[in-house]
Amino acid sequence: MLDKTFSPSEIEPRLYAGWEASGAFAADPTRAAAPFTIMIPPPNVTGSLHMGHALTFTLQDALIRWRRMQGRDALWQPGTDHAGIATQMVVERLLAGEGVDRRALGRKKFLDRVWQWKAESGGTITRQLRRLGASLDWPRERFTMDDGLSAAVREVFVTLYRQGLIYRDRRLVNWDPKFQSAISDLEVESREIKGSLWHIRYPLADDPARFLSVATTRPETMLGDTAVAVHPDDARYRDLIGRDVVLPLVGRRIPIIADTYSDPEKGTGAVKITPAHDFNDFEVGRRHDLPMPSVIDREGRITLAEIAPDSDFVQGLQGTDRFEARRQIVAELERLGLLERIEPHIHQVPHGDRSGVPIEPLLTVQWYCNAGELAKAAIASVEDGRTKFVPQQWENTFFAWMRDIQPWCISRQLWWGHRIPAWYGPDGAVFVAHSTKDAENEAEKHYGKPAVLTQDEDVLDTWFSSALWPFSTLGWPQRTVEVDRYYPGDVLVTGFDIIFFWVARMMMMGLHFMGEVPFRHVYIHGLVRDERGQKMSKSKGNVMDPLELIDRYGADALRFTICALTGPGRDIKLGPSRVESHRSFVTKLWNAARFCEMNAIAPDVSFDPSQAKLPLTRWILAEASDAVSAATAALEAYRFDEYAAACYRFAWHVFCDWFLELAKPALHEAEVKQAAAHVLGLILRVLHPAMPFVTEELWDRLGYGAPCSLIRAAWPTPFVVPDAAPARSELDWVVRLIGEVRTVRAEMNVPPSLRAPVLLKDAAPDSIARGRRWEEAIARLARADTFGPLPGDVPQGSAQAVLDEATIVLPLAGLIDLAAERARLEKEAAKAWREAETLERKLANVDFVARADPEVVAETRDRLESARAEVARLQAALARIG
RNA sequence: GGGCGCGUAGCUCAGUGGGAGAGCACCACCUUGACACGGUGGGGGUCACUGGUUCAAUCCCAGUCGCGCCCA
Repeated sequence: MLDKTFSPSEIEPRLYAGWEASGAFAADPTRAAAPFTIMIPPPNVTGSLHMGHALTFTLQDALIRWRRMQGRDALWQPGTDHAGIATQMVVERLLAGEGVDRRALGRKKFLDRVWQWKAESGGTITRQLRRLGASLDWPRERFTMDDGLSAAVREVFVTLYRQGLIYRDRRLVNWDPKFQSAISDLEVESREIKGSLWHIRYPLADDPARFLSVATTRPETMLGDTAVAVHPDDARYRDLIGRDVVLPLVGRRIPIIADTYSDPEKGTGAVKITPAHDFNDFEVGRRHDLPMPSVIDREGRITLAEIAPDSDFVQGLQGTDRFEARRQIVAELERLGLLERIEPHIHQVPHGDRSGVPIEPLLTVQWYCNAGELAKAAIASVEDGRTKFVPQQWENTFFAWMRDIQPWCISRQLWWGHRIPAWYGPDGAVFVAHSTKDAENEAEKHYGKPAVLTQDEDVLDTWFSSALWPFSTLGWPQRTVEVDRYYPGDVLVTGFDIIFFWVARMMMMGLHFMGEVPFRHVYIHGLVRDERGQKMSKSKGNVMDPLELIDRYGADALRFTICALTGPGRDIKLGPSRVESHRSFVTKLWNAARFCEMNAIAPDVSFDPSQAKLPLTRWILAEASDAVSAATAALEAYRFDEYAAACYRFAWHVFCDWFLELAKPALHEAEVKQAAAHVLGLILRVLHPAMPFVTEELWDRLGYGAPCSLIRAAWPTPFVVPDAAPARSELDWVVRLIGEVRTVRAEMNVPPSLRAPVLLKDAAPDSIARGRRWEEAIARLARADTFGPLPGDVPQGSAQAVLDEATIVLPLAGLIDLAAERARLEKEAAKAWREAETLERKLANVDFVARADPEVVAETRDRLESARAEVARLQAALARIG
C-alpha cells in the first residue's frame, strides 16, 4: 500500500542506485538498435551544480530517457574539462593557505598537487548530477586531461601544425596581468568605468610654440607612442600631416599621420598611437609601418627596455605599476603645463572575467590556430542544414561570429593543461611532434646529429581539448567501435552564451578531423533567472541552490518545473514558489495512483485497447492516445513546455478530474479497471523523462514491471480506439451537462449539500437516453436527486441553462433568488446576442461571403444559427420566469 | 552605432490571418469515502502605441515607445 504522502527523499537515492547498478544508463554498441548520442558540453571540474546546470541537464536527461524508451541505443557521455585557469587558481589558493608559492614548489610538484586536488574534489559536480536523476553513462566518464584525450590533443596539434593551420606569431593578445597569461577574447568582458579623458599637448618638433592636443584615457601608454593620427579629411590638422611632434616627457620625435581610424568627433580629433598596447593602434601601426615598443610588462608594470629614454622622470617609472605610473605621468604633465584639461569620461574597459583586473593588450609570441580557415566548413554545414539550430534564429549569432572569427590564440602561460607539443633546438628551430622522442628524432634529422631540446613551457587553451570532446571521448584517434557508432551525435544542448565556445569549436574540429558535423541539432535554451527575472549572482544574493530545491520539493518537482517553463528562446524565471506549485502535480499523480491501488486497479497485459466496448473506456483511451501523440510531438520539437503541459492536462484534467470520477461507480467492471490501469501506465511512461523518480516508484509498486524497469519500458505510441468519435461525443455531452448544472448551482448559491432534480426540457430522445446512461454520475457530480425529461411546464422558481437543443431545468423553488436568476439569464442572453450580432454583421458583408474561404463562411453560418438558437432558448427561459 | 529578442489576465507565459487561452495568484462555496500540495464555480485582458496590407489583424508589413541581451 502506498503511503498517504509521497516522500521523494526516501525513494530517490534507492531508485538511482538501482538504475545505475542494473546498467540502465549504459550505451551498448553491440545492440542492433539505432544509436542516440548526446555529448554534454563538459562542465568545469572545479564547478558545483548551479541552476544553469540543473536546467541543461534536466532537458538533456529528458531527451535521453525518452529516446532510450523509444528503443534507441542511448549514449549520454559524461565528464568534465580541466579548466586550466580556474583549476590552477583553486590549487594556488590552497597552496597560498599553506604559505607556498607555485613557483617555489616547481612545475612537477605543483601538477602532482593539482591531480591530488582533482582526485579529492574534482568529482563534486558528477556526484551532484546524480541527485538530479541524470542518467549519464558513468563508466564512460572522461576528463580532458586523461591519457586518451591528451593523445587526441597532441594528434590534432601536430596535424594542424603540419597543415599550416597552427603557427607561432607575434601579435597583440589579451594579457591578464593577474594570471600572467594570455586569455581568449571570449574570456574578456568590458566593464563600464568612470575614468577621465586627459587632453595632452604634444609640441610640434619644428615649431615648439605650437601644440597638437591629443585626448587619451590611458596617459601611461604615451611612453610607447609612435605616432599621432588625425583624420585625412580633418581641415584642422591637414597642414600637420607628415610633420613630427615631440613626445612629452620622453622627448622622442614621432610623426603625425593621416588615418581614418581617428574620429574627428571624438576628443580633439587627434589620437595618440601606441601600437603595442591597444588593438586599434596596433592595426594603425601595421598600416603605417610604425615601431611597436612595449612599455608595460607582463605584470602590468612600466618597462623601459624598448624605449631607452634619457629623462630622469621617465627612468624613475621603471617597474612602477601601470596605474601608479598613470598618476605620476599626469602629475608631471600638469607640472610642465602640458595638460590642457581633464574631462570626466565613462568608457568601456576590458577586464578578465575570472581575474577581474583590467586586461593589458601585450605584444607577445603565441601559438595561433587559423580559425578563419576551419570556420569555413562549419559555416557551410549550418548553411546547408547538416547542423540545425533550434530555435533557428541562433544561426544568425553563429554566422555573425564565425564569419568574423579572429586567429585563435591557443597558448596559455599556465602549468595546468596540455603542454604544447613543440620543442626548440639550441638555435631556436621548432620541432612539433607527438612525443619528446619523436621531436628528438626530427631534430637529429634536421641537425645531422643529436641535439638538446627544450619543450615549450606553455599549455593549450582548455577549449582546444573541449573542442575535441565529441570524438576524443569515444577513443579517437584510435578507430574504436564507439567512434564509428556514436559520431556524429544527435543533439548538443546548451545555452546561447556557449555558442562561441563549445558549439563553434566542436564544429570546427569535428568537421576537420572527422569529416562530419559533431551533432545534427544544436538546441539552445535560455538562462535561469530568479523569480523577478534578475540574473542570479552572488553579489545580488539571489542565487538558488538546485540541491536545496531538490531537498525541499524533490527532484521530480524541480525537473517538471524546468520542463514546464522551458519555452523556445526564452530565459526561465525560477524560484521556490514555482517549484512548489509544480510539486502539486507530483502529489496529484501519487494520489491518483494510490486511488487506483486501493481499488485493485492493476496492470493486465491481456487487455487490448482495440477491443474496448464501453463508451467511458473508449473515450479515455482515445484521449490517452491523443496525449501520447501530443507529448511525443512536443519532445520531437524540443518543446519541453508543451510536453509538460500535455502531460499535465491529460493526467490531471482528463484522467483524474473526469475519468476517475466517472469510473468510480463502475470500478467493479473488469474493462474499466483494465482501462484505468492501462491509461495510468501510459501516464507513467510518458511522464518518466520529466519526473523519473515518482513514475518509476509507482510503476514498480503497482506491478507494471520489475524494480527499476520503467526506465527501460517502451515509449508508448498512439493507437486506434474503436468508435472513438461517438464515445467522445457522449462523454463530451455528459461533461458539459454536469458543468452547466454546477455553474448554475454555484452562481445561485445552492449549497452542495442540497440535492435537486436535473430535468431536460425539449430534449431529443437521444439526449434523454444518454442522460439515463449517466444518471449515477449526474447524481453524484451534479448533485442531482433525479434526472429525466421535464414532465409538463417549467415549475415556478426554477433555474435554467441551455445545453444544445435542450434546456436544463433545476426546480429550486424558494431556494433561489428569482431576481438573481433573471440577471444571470439576461447576462447569458446578452452574451449570446452579442455573439450573434457580430456574426450577422460579418455575413452581411458581401466581400466576406464572396472572398473568404467557403469553409469559414459555412462555419460562420453554423455559429450564427446556434447563437440565435441559444438566444431564443434563453429568452424563453426568461419569459418563463416572468 | 550594428544585430537579435521581447511587450497578451495581478504574476509567469502559450497561441493563431477568421470564436482571446493555460498555470499560478485572487474571490466564493465545499472537511464528498485518492488527494486541502484537494474539489467545484467565478471575476479579470482597447493582445504596448500608430499607420499600412487584407473581406477580416492580437497574429503579416512599416514606424514609434519601453525592456532585455549580444557585438562594436
